[in-house]
Amino acid sequence: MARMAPETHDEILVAAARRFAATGYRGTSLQDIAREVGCSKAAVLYHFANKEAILTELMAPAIGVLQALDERIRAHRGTAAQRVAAEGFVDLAVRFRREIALLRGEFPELLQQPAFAHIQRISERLVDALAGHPARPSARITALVLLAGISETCGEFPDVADEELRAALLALARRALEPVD
Amino acid sequence: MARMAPETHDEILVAAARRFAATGYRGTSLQDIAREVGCSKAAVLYHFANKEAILTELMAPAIGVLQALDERIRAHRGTAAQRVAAEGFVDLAVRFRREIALLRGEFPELLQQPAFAHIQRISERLVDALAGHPARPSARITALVLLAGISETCGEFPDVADEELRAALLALARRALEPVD
DNA sequence: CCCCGATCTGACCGATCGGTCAGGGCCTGA
DNA sequence: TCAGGCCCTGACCGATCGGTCAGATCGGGG
Repeated sequence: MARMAPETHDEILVAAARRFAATGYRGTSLQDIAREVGCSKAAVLYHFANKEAILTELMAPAIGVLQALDERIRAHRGTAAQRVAAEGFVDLAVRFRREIALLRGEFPELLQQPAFAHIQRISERLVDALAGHPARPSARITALVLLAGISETCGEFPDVADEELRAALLALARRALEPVD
Repeated sequence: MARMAPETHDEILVAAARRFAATGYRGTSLQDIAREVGCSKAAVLYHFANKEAILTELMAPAIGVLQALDERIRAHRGTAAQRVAAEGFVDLAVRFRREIALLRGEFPELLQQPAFAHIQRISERLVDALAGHPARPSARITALVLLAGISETCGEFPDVADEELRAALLALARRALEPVD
């Protein structure tokens, strides 16, 4: 062990991130990634069990933070939960906007893969918290529009500073969300 | 001509709509559509030149209304344009939520196909109008989040009445959008 | 020196994709 | 009755997909 420079693993990750961001997960083939790295497709599959393993490793940090946010939300109720959810999700979206952009609208399909099954439940709780527990239909609609809109667009502003984007999104969320009673 | 019942064409359309809504455009094969209709894949391609032709025919009514909205927006300026854009887009999203849901996050790729090239420009003008012409970054961000959020989610409430959904979305838009000056 | 394990390659696999094609029923108008 | 056109089928095409496999290369430790 402890060989010199088998950094191919990481090169594959950054190449995959670029391709996924450009053409989506489904729209990127292992051949595309291999071409970008400059190795064979078989080499990619030597470092990763399969295509999905590349995505899960890319998304792991963001998913970890999402799970932590979920636990923090579940420790609160009502208005407090709503505030924690809004601030936490905006922060997550800004910090991981590159990773989120990789999924480019493939959320629905990707979430149905078993590896991401628990993400589905977490995002449902996020919507509940944002909408507030009484959950009038209009509140649920607002929460879902906000969540989907931020997820879909946060990657479209690569040249806006983190702090500016966070401020804009948070202000939008506060304006949009109806207070829980 | 004037034969009895060549309604296969329409059956293909409704079957395709169901499959696209369930698994997306890319995620639906011609074989899937044929299976749902109960005919051969070749029969599907007898009625439609290719897969894309099915999608364009499904989207034609919504695209027509979108173009009409675009012209109405371009006839106004500033606050008036913003109001026309918000009300017009919400109305369009509610009326055609089934059709919009078909695209399920495949907007970016599909819009790049030549058949939909002009839609790209129309949606850019929509964002401009919603953001207001001064176009501070935060206003653009708000407009984009709103547009993407409504597009992505309007199909998720098939059992909410048109009027209720329209009211909720319009109220959200009014709260979220920053007034032009 | 030689062997071993980590790394990587090219050839190959079965499945599926969108799309083509020749032909076969079957209805209709002449 | 029969020619012709509409509707449709099954077989087939080349391309591409994710993934497998036997073996080549090569550096380091016994």
